[in-house]
Amino acid sequence: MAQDDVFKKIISHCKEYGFVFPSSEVYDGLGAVYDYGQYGVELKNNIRKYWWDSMTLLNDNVVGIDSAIFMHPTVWKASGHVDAFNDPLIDNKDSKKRYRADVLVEDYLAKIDEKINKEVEKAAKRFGAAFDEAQFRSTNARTLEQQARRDAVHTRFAKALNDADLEELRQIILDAEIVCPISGTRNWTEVRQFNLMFATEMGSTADGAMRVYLRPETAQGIFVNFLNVQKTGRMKIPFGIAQTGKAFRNEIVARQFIFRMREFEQMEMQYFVRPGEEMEWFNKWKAARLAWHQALGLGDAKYRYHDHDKLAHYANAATDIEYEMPFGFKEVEGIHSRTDFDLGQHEKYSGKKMQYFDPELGESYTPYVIETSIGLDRMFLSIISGSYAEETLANGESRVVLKLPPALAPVKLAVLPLVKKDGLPEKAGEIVRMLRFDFRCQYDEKDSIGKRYRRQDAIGTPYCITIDHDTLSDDRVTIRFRDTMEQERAPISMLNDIIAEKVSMKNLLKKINY
RNA sequence: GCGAAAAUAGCUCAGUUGGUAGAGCAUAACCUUGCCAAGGUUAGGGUCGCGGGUUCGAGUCCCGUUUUUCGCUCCA
Repeated sequence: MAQDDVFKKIISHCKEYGFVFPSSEVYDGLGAVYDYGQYGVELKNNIRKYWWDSMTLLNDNVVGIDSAIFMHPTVWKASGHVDAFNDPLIDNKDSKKRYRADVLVEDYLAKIDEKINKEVEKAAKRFGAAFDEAQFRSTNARTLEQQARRDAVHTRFAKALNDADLEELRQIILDAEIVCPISGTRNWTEVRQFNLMFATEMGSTADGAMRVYLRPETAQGIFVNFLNVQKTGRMKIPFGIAQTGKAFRNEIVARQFIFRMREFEQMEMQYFVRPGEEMEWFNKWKAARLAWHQALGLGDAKYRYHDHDKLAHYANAATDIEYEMPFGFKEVEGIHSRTDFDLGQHEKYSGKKMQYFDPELGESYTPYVIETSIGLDRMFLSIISGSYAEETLANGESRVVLKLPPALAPVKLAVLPLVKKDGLPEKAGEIVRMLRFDFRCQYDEKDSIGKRYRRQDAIGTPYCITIDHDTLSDDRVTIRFRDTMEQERAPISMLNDIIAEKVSMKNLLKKINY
C-alpha cells in the first residue's frame, strides 16, 4: 500500500473514531487548526503525563511550571522573534522567487551610491590633484540628479518603513523600476508582512492598548522565571524546568494534518548547566530522550537522530529526534544547546541580572542551557501512525487495530457481557463499578461479541473482559488481548492487579534508563 | 505564496449528453444468536463545501471562494 494511502486512512480513522476533528468543521474548517475528540483527548493527556512524569518524577532536579501564554512584548524582542519574523516579503511572479521588499530597495539605493562613487572616482582621476570632491558632488549635473533620485527614494522608503506602509513599499519598488535579479521583470505581487506571531491587544482600545503576542514557543516562559524557580525552589545547578502548553505560529504553509498546526502544544524542558559542561549534558539528554521514545515499543528503527550542520545563532549544538511518519522521517523533538544566549538577552533587555552564584566554584555566571523541545501533537501523530495496523485474520476476515502502548490507550478495558440477558449485563455492571476508579472502562452490550472486539480494536483498547454464564457461578471472566487476540481466564478478584500491571504508567516509566 | 488534484450521509465512494439524491459499511430501536465484524425487521442521517452565473431546469457546465492532499517555495 502506498504511503499516501496509509496517511489518508489514518486521518480518516482519527475522524471516524473520535480522535481528531477539523476545527469549526460546520463552517468549512479553519486552516491547519484541529480539535481533539473524545478519545484523542485521552491519548493526548496520557502522552503529556508520560512526558511530565518522566521529567519531574524521575529527575529530582527537574521541576515544572505553567507560565501564561501572554508575555510582556519585550520578551519577544529579547528572544529575537520580533525581528526575525516581521519581514515585508514580495514575490516575483515570473521567477516565483520571494524577496524581502526592504532588502530590494536597500540594494537599489546601494547601487545608486556605487554609481555616484564611480563617477566621483573617474572625475578624480581626470582632474588629478586639483580635484575637489565636495564641489564636484554639489555641482555635477548627473551626480546631482542621481543623488536627488536616491534621496527621494530613501525618504519615501524610510517613511514607508516607519509607517509599516506595505502598499507604499511596493509602489516605491514599482516607481524605481526595480527588477527581479533572476527573471529581470517587474511583475511583482503585493508586499505582505509574514509575521510568525499572532498579535492581539491588551487593555481597552480607547486609551492606547498594548500590542501583545500569543507565545510562539513556551521556552521563554521558563527563561524569564529562571531566577524565581532557582531561588524559591533552592535549586542548584544543574537543574531543569519543565513546561507543557500551547504555542501559536502563523505558519505560511501549514500542512500534513496535525504535523504542522497554527495552534499546537509543546513540551519543553530547559536544563541549566555550568558553562563548559554543556556538551556533556547535551549528550546525556540526547540519549535520555531517545530512550524515552523507544520505551513506547513502536520499534527502535522508526527513530533516528538528525544532527544539525547549520546552527542557529544562539546554539552550539543541535539535534532532532525524527520519527518515520507515513510521509517520511520527520522531526518530533529537538535537543539544543542554547548557550547563555536567552538568559543573556533577557539580562540585556530587562536590566536584571540572570546569574547564578555557584557555591562550589565560588563565583557567579550566566548558566548555559540544554533544551529538549517536543511537539505533543507530533508525538500524538507518531504514536497513532506507529500503532495503526490493518490485519488479515486466520479466518480471512480483516481488522483495523490501534496497537497503542497500553499505558497511553484512551480506554484501558472494555467490559462485555457475552449476551445481554440472563443477568450477565448486571454482572458486567458490577465489574465496571469496581474497576472504574482505577481504569477508564467502557461497557458495551450491543451486537455480537466479535463485533464489539473489533470496535475496541479500532480505538486501541488493550484489554476486553467478557462475562459469560460461567462467571455467575465461578466469578471468573475471560480477558482478551488486543494484539494477540488470545484469551485467558481469570478470577474477578484478581482483575485490578492484572490490568494495573499491564496498563500502568509506572511500568512504562520503569523502562527508561536514566 | 505558486502549481496540480479533490470536495456528494459518520467513513469509503457511485451518480449516464444537465431532468425528483444512491450504495456498502457505520449509527439507533426491537427480535434472534452467542468468544473474534457479514441473521431478521425497521428507523434516523445529505439545501451534493460555500457564493454567484448560464439554463425552463445544475450534484453535473462556467466564474469566484473556502478547505484538504501532493509538488515547489518559505520557515525551523
